[in-house]
Amino acid sequence: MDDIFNQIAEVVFPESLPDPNYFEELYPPRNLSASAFVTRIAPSPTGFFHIGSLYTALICKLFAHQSDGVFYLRIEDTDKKREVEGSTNLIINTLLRYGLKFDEGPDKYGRELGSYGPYVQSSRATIYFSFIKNLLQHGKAYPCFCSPETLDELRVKQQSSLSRQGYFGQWAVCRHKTPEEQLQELKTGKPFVIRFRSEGSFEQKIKVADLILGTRELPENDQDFVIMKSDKLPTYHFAHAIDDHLMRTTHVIRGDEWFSSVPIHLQLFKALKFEAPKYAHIAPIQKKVGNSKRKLSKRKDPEANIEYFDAEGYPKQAILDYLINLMNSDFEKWRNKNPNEQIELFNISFERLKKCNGALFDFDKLNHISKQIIAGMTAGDLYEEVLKWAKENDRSFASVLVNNADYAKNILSIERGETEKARKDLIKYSDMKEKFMFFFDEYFDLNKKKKEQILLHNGFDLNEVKKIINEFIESFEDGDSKEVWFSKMKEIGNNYNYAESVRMQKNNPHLFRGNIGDMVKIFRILLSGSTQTPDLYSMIKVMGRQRVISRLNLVS
RNA sequence: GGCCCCAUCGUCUAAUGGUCAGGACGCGGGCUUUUCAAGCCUGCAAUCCGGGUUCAAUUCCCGGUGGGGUCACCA
Repeated sequence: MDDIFNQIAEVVFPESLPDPNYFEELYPPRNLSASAFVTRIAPSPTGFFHIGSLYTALICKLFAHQSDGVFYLRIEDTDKKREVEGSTNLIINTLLRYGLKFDEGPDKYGRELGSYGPYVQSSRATIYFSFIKNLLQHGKAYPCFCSPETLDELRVKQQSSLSRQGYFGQWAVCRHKTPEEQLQELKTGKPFVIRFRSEGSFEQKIKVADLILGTRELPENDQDFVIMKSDKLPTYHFAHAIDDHLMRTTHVIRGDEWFSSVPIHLQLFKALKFEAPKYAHIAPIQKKVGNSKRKLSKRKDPEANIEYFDAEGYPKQAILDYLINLMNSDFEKWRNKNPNEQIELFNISFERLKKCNGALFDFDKLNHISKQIIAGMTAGDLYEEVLKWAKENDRSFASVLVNNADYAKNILSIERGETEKARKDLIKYSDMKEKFMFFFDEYFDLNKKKKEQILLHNGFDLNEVKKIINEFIESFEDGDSKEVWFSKMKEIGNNYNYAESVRMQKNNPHLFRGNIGDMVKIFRILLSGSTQTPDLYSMIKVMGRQRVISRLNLVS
């Protein structure tokens, strides 16, 4: 190797560094079958978990586990300006909460699982240095002393001359300095970055094979892109090449905003003498804004943040099901047949992913899925989930739920049983309070006046209402079956000219003032404050004699 | 602007060189029901535009349009 390059490398990295081969041996190829996928999710700790990251993570995990491979987590914390304290734990917690357990990666306690770590990029400096030093020694990279201001000026100049932008060819000032000049400048202690010396030509096309996009032609990279920033941290491009090679990733599955960087990455893999992984670029989930679409934005769209769905009380499974359905629309058929099956058993494929071209996030669809999932839960499980949600988002509701645990479970059991006709009025856990709060005396605050107002508003005569209620209380027995109870109601209805059934009323409209449904409204109103409630018989059962009578009695 | 990607109901999508272009969500109507939520039945609704190739194009090719991505010491 050239002595002058060696000197440059020594000035940049005076410390003694292991040879790149050391790492090759430290991280040997994985002992997996040839068809196994090694995938990773590699988020940046910016204090925010994007729904798109969850989508990508799910795809990665599914592919890995469907092939008996490995799915791991890597934290890409090379941008210290954007880093937010506590983000790594947020990422880990979110993945685990959504059942995306990773086989390798950092854990909450600062330890790591797996033997291809460290899995946090800021802890991998020695590794990056070793490879960069090697590149420097071979003249494949060089120090660049251009300041950000200089680069801005360059950009302006290129723009006004309608030239292609970037640090390449004749524009790459530092590239053309002699090694001796570079060494001299380095010794002055001036800030610098390390750039890759690109031998590519923009006129040359290269074929890029992508598992989702297919084989495409892209111009070769001719930019002398930065591989090490002035803070000595690697850029994404460089870290990607080193990490995914050394961690033996087989499939890099990531957002399609990376697609146009593939020539850079391929170039890097080649220069480093690494075998390139397979790539799969997926279209992001989008949102319609006016006439155009855009990626879900951290800034503008609350639903871009996974925490939004947790705060709203969406079941995790609903989010997962929704996302998988986006990957492969056959999922909904499969889910219908296998309502309780683990999603891992559903197969996804690149073939199907090819058809996804940036779906618009659809709340209606999510809500529908969510509703089905809640309808499929037992009252006990639902209670636990609602309670868990309330503890984190509505403390006072949580204490009401705790203080009335059995009552709350009974409420949730209404029209929910072995029959498939479960109530479907809850979309998310937070709906329970809104829909069923009237059951709880803590929230039910209809005074006599309000009740009377509602009754009058619905066209009832208050004196008659009192009589009907008295008749009901007299005849009502705790042990009444639904049939017995209902026939008693019909009997009372008869006394006041309410038809026993809609049909009866329709057949002789002039004989009746209304049907049993109209009369029953009285009870709905007094017990709940609303004319729209779950099944009345069940409500009465759940509320219990005491509460029913006291709510009815308020009027007399 | 350069380079790249994409294009089926409002949304997610299925399918094929010949189909009544299918399903799901949403929306409308009906039935059922003690209200509501459901459930069942049913309706409306799409192959971006223009050229080719072909007996036949939504499907293949070209052009246009539209949308998206990317061009940092961010990932």
